[in-house]
Order: sequence, then C-alpha cells, then structure tokens
Amino acid sequence: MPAAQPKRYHHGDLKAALIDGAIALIAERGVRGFSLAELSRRIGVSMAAPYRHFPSRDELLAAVAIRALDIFAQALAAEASAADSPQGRLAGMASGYVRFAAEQRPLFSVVFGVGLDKKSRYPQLRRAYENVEEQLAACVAELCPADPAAADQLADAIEATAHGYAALLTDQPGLPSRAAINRAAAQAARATLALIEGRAALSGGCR
Amino acid sequence: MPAAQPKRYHHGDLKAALIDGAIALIAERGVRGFSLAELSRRIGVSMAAPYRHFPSRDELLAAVAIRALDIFAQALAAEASAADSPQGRLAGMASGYVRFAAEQRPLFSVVFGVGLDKKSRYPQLRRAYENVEEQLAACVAELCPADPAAADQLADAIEATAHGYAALLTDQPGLPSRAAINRAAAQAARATLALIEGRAALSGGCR
DNA sequence: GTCTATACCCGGATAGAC
DNA sequence: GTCTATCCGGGTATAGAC
Repeated sequence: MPAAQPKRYHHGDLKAALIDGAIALIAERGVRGFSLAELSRRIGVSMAAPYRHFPSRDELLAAVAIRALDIFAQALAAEASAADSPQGRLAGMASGYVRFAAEQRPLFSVVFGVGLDKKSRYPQLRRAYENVEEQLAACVAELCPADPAAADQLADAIEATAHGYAALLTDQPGLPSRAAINRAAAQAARATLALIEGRAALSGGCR
Repeated sequence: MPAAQPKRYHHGDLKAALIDGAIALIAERGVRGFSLAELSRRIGVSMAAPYRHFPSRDELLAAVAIRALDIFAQALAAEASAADSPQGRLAGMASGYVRFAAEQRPLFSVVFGVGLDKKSRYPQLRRAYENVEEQLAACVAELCPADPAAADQLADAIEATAHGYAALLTDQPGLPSRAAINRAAAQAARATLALIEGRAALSGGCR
C-alpha cells in the first residue's frame, strides 16, 4: 500500500500548502509583513519552489483573496438564512460582515488591506467579489422590487456601512475583544435597519 | 540683509521638508512604498540626516498622520459650516469625509491605511483623531440632546458609513474619477440623512 | 546638523542541475 | 517539481568625521 505520510508536499500539494501557509503567515505578520521568502522557509522548501505554482508573489496573494472571498460569501449566506424577513436577513449580513472582518482578520485584510484589483484584474477574483455583493443585492431586491435604482443605492449604503464598521474595528492594532466585536456587529445590524427605515431619503423612491 | 534662499534645509527646515516630502512621496508610491531612504534622496540629504529629527521611520509617519488629521478636521469643519440644519451639516460632513479620502488620498491613507495606534500611542495623534470624531459628535448632539447614548450610536453609525464609502472608493487601485467621487460623496450624504431618518431603529430612543 | 561610510538585514526572481 | 546558487534590488539604522 502507498502508506501516505501527510507531510509530502513534494509531490503536488505544495500549491495548497502555500495558500494555507500564506493565511497563517498573514495572520501573524499582517499582509504587509508577508513574504514569499518567509513562507518558503516555514513550509520547508526553497524560495524557488513557489514559482512553479505561482508566477509571482502577487498572484499567490490573489489566490488567497479568492479563497477568502469564497469563505466570506459563505459566512454571509449563513447569516442571511438565519432570519425570515428581508430586513432581518440584511441586518444579519451586516453583522456577519463585521464578524468576519474581526474573526478572520487575515482573510479580510488580504481582500481589502492590499490594493488588489477586485474589479478587473483576474476574472476569478472579480467573480468571487461580485458573488459577495450579489448576495446583498438579491436580499435588497426582495425588499423593494419596484425600484431597481433605489435598491442599488440601498445595497451600496448597507455595504458601505458594514464595511465602515468592519474597517474601523479592524484598523486598530491588536485583536479586538469579544465584547468590541459583538458591539460593532450589533451596531452594524441596527444601522442597517435604520438605513432601511429611512431609505426614502436615499433616493426619494423605493417605498 | 540675510538674503534667504528658499533651499536651505541645512539649517533647521529639514524637519518640515521631511514631512512635506513624505506626503509627496506617499502620493506617488503609496504608504506601502514609502521609505526614508528614497525620501532622503529626493530631498537631497543623506540617509542619516532624518534621524536627527525623527527617531525612526514610524515616528515620521506619525507626524504626517497628525498633520493629515488636522487638515482632515479643517475640511470637515468647512463642510459642516456650509449648512444651516444639523441634518444638513452631518450630511455635509459625510460628503466631506469621502471627498477628503479621495482627493487627499496620501493623507487619508497614512491615517487609516497603515496600522498606527490612533487611540493610544502618542497623545498628540490621539488628540488629533478625537478632534475629528468630536466634530461629528457635537453635531449629532445638537440633533438629539435628550439622549446621549442614542447620540453616540448615531454618531458611530454616521462615521462608519462615511468611512465605508471612503474606504471602498479608495481601495480601488488608480485614482477614482471626478464622477465616481461625486457619486460616492452624494451617496454618503444621503445615507447619513437616511440614518438620521431611521435612527429610531438604532437604539430605540432619541426621538 | 549634516555627511560619508558601513554593517546588517530583508525581499523577489532566475538559471541550471538533478 | 524541487534544489542550490546567485544576482539583483531594497530598506533601517548607526559610528564617527566635520
């Protein structure tokens, strides 16, 4: 029998190991402190090895970002399905947005903390990002199906608000406390409800 | 008479020149690409010179951040005084927040794009940041003087929303177009009005 | 207050052997 | 698919002269 040792990155798993390792390394040092050299050292391969799997350091980061966005989308979907009204779902998604940012900081920071082209550069990355935005959009569409333009504005406002709470919470050095996370997540949810409540002011329509 | 040539950093203006130069360099290369070495080269002094004025690279960045926050506060104050109702002032501040982020990207990014301790590290930096937040708080206090706790929540929500629009706009690589800036600023203003309108949902009070 | 020179560290990326 | 070796660049910071 093949007797597979789990540690045999030397025949095909290096790519996956690089992505996993990158996440761990970013968790420790931040996106800024991330380097291919250090990553290679930790995994135990030479600096040249990663280049067999990724043409450059940035391409590896993009791969991490794609994974991050997929997990992010999942987290939002989970929050969304926990409520029964569109309002509740949107509030849940806002709360989930903030939670994800705080609890999966390395993943969040690789998506937003580094200046990568989420809108154009690589199609897979673009789709992963759109997937996140579409979840919000779909939920908002339920809420005001009559006026698509107003729905867009509301979706943008909710996204911006959730992102703002997330960014301000995450911007602080050091890990935020459980209490701080809960507080920010709850506020983001309530702010979302407030936006929905006052949405007439957003564009003059949608009610 | 002393016949002052403007180019004599060699007797006391180097500190100011370093801050000015840092802003220009950050504008070109981003905060990430900023280095003391390159800055020294551009100003035309040796790499050792800056250390007479700043103990480290980060301390120089902190000085830049303080200046940035002062300018930021001024910009918000200007926007705030252009309207006559508290609602209008808050909307103007949100709009100004986004505009500042986009139009003074290097300044904004040195405040938020780098992980510096705005809350504790150096007192002057802390005060400069609080000065910004207090402008919002003061304006919100006008709006609902009866319930300070609710006012805090509203102020946080407005800050988060403005910050979210600003961060999402700024996160894209490349300079945003005039149209994109105007659009985001206007949306931030309207979202602020929506938050005010629907603020009953924020905490159940303040009305 | 500034310079020259230097010590020391790190990174990305490639060529060529196996 | 991975390694060894190497080239290239860069950065922070300090010592000691002037």
